[in-house]
Amino acid sequence: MCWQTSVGERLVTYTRWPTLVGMNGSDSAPRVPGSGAPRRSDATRGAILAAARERFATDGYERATIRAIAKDANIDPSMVMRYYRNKEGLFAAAVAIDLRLPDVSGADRRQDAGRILVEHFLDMWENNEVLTALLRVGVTNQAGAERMQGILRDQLLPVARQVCPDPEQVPARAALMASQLLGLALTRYVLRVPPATGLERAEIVAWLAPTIQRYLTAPSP
Amino acid sequence: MCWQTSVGERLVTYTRWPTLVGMNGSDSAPRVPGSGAPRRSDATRGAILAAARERFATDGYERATIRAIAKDANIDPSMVMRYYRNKEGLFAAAVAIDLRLPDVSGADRRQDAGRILVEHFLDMWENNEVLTALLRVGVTNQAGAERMQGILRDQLLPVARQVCPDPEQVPARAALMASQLLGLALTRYVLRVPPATGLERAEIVAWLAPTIQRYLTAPSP
DNA sequence: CTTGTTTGCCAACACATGTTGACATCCTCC
DNA sequence: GGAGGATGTCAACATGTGTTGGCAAACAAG
Repeated sequence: MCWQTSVGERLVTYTRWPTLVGMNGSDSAPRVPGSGAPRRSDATRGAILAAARERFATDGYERATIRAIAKDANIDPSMVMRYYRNKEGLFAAAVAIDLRLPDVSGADRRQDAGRILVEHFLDMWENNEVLTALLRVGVTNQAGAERMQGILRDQLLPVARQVCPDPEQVPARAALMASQLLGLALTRYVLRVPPATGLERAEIVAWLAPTIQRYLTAPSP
Repeated sequence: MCWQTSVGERLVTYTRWPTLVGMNGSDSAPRVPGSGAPRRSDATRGAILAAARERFATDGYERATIRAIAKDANIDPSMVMRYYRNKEGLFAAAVAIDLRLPDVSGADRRQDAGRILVEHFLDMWENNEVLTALLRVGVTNQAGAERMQGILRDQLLPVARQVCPDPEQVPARAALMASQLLGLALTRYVLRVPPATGLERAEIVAWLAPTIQRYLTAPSP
């Protein structure tokens, strides 16, 4: 797709946002072969995404201004627009989440699903600021909320399906599990309520694992 | 306290925000005697607070603009400033929360604390948009987060103290309870995740009551 | 080197925000 | 009726926002 702009007398034809075509949510991590040649601006793009993630995580959507993100990345705000079209595009590119949920369908792992999932969630939240960003944004931004719903639907629900006896109850049980896990993340990583931040990792696992296990596998009360 | 402003040649002395002195977080509900005479502007104040609560609840702190709130209340934006000084003051006045947590210290009620508290929380959240407002704001606003921490500390912690055996474990157990209850509110009333909104009230009580009961009274795992 | 494209910076626009001050009007009390 | 404070409206200010277009330098290909 091309744009034409008249500049003075001349008529300049150029691809306006040439790199938007190959835009993917990936970091500066090595891209899969075939997804486009490496670009000279990849470092800048990566810096923008990293800064965006951090700002979205700490400030939420509205207060994470493009100017502040650009400043963190040591570039001009207009670069953000060139590479990600607008703020929404930047957010979409910045928060691409794969929970990498473990498989718990094996008979032996099924009875340990609660513990496995809680431990996995703690690992995820403590090493991935994108999750905090998404939660912060999801609370105040419609697009963020929808993305969050999508993640629960596409990633959490299948896990519940693996261990839940009655297929009809899968959505309800996944929702219960989400409520407890997100509630912990909310109090511990977002609101930073003192007693929640003070909990030891082992404590959390010991308390929450039976809850998740029960939500997933216990007969409905 | 008085302010003086020179207007042209004259020198006008007047109380600038006379009504801020008697400002309290209360609604248009009848004030306690002695806290000041009823003011002619009480209706306006109430309309402002009501509109502010609704906007804060649906939009969060940043996107709930004073202009929008004023429009909802059918008054001029400057009135908001006169009565509540600034946006922070308005927020502080708008979200004054008393969870009215029931007493669960009786021996008979202690073993039912989980169910009682879950039911009470559902009542609260479904009839009080202030809670949604506070949660939304607490996630993106430092002042909101601190207020939320204060509520948990001053209102939720004492309840845990009533039923928890070991005083030393009270903060941890209160934090666990908060994580589950706030997590439910988050998924159901803020993010509005479909499976969470679809849960029946009785279902929620049946699933969550044992969790809360365990967090409060079970021996530590 | 020359030509066209990519990358980056600069200045600006249009708009929305919180906030302020001046002025008119209403009500109350003397 | 008149004085003074309370209430409300209007217009504006300063600032910050997302966003755009133009232009210069770095680069790649012929």
